[in-house]
Amino acid sequence: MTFFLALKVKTHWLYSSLSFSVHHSLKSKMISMASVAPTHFPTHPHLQSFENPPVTLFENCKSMDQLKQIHAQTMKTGLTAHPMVLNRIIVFCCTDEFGDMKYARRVFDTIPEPSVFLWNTMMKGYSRIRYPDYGVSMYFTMQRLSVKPDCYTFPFLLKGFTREIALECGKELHASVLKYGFDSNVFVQNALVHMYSICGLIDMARGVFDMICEKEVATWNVMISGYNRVKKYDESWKLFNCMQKKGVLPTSVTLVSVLSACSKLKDLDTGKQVHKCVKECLIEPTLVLENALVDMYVACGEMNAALKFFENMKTKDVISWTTIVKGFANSGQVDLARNYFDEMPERDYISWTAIIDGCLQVNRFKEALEFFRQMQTSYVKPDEYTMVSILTACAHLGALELGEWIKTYIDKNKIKNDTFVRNALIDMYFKCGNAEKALRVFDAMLHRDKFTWTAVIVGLATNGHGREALGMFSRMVESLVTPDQITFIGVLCACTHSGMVDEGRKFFASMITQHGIEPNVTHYGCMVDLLGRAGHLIEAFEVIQNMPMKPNSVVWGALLGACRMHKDAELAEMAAKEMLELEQDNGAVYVLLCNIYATCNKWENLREVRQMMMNRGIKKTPGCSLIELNGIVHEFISGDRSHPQSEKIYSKLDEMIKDLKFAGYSPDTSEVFLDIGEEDVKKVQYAGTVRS
DNA sequence: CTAGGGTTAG
Repeated sequence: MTFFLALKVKTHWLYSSLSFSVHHSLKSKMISMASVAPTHFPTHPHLQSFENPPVTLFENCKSMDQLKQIHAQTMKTGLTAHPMVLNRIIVFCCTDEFGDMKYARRVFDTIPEPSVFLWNTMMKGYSRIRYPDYGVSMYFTMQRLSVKPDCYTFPFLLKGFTREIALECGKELHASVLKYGFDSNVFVQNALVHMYSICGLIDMARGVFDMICEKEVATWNVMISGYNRVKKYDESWKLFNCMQKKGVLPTSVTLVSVLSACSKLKDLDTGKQVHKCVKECLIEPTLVLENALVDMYVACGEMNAALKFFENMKTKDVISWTTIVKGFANSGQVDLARNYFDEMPERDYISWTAIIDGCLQVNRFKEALEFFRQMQTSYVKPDEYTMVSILTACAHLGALELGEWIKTYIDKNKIKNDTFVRNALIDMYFKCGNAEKALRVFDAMLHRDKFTWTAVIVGLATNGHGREALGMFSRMVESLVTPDQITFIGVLCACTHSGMVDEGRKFFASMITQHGIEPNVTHYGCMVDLLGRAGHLIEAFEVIQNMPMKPNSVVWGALLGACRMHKDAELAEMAAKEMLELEQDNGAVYVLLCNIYATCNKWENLREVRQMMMNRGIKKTPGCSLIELNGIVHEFISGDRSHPQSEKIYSKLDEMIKDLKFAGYSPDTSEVFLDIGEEDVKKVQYAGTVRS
């Protein structure tokens, strides 16, 4: 009895930090539970004659309610004293899908000297509900009480580990394993490999793996998936080959991992080999394996092969369908994606996000929002991935109201507000022109990654806050976050927008010298833009001549724009010709060239270009503006009168133009439209129509 | 009376 008390005190002390309390009045609690139990549950005959513990009762137990009733009955009849009864109760609570670990714990704490079996079962339970720190506490308590773990202890304990807990106490537990001499038990070793691989210590995992003398398939599987987890797909592949050389027959689990690696590496050849393996009936094709095959074909861009396999699948689940939808979505074939999406027997949030992302891929942002609305009416809860996609759509549409609504939605529905979501929010606010709110989100962030800083730098730059953008860049470097190519686009853009030519030159040079980033064609384009706008046309042209790669149309376009701004028709003509060389049917180039000629009063040349356009059948894609009103995004396209309120809108526009003119405004008519006379220009500039 | 592995999305 003295020992019993000592144990309870110790246990209580150890667990007080984990919000557990030891229940000394357990018995009275159990009896009160029995008194409120529903009466329709009949007293089982086994309980009336209690020569044997009611094993079958426990085996047929389906819920915690039933378990509590059995527990209460055993107390009434005095059976609780039988060790089998408490064991069964704890096993149920720890292993059943609906098992209650708090209940298990209350019972466990009443047992004076729990067996290793019970300690193991408790740890298994904590792993099941993903409370690994409770499991670890159990383990340390067990140690303190000098209870020796057995070979089941570590697999159960480590199974529920997260990255954090593995980093925190993985090595200590590994030492324990060695201390108790389990370094030759393959189950324990597999668990260790798994534990090291989930926390990214892949070399430690490999070290343990190499020490295992008698590897089983599961050993190979856990190591291969470990390499997948840290994105070392070529290592996964190597290990798979090695395994085959040793004559170890893979299982479907192995193949799923290998296929996953093939998908990431876009290794169609290996993927096909795996498929052959399955076709030759060497391995049982599970649904998961079949899904992995479809995914491999999709990832390798083999939509036909993917479809052929998919159509022949006897059973398909939501993952099979989503994989196909995603395949079409990623390749820009949204309409096909949509066909399959519509045919799906059920759709989860991942399916919905896949079709929404498909719309984003091809800039069909309004359609993305439409899908989101449908998703909501079909009661599928979005997750943070969905939110990122929707915020991206809002950003491109300038839909600030909806964006704000999404933010509220995230808070209200407790959707994970992670770095991805916050980055998307920042981008949305900036693209909608609200720098203040973007910065408010930014300031509140504790963890900022490369994308956060880049979003802020680009956002500030494009909103006209060049100096602030550069300030952010300094802060980014100070925080030891490594900038990338995109970050420098933002930096150079900031210099351009604020006319900081010298700073721009300096930053451009520092890309290589200080940050080890090779400028790409876009960076050269930024430099041309920066120098050109500032009037350094010759220097801009020199940049183009000296750049190590072939200039693209954007680079020439930057020069062309600069020429127009500084009225250099000669250089402009050359730039435009270079541009047309690259993009025969880009209407915008012709328009730019026309604008130059118009600016320089070279009407003859302008007519020639117009003629060229007519001959080549070139049309400029109409410009499009957007406005959000009461959460609905309206598109304005010149010359389109399909909006139901078209009349009203036009009369309002006329009124506004009158007011503007009265106030002394004279429109800039240098942006000529090609198939209309100069007189019409002013009208057309305002004449958007609205389409909702 | 207890054990180990996997697929879909930024």
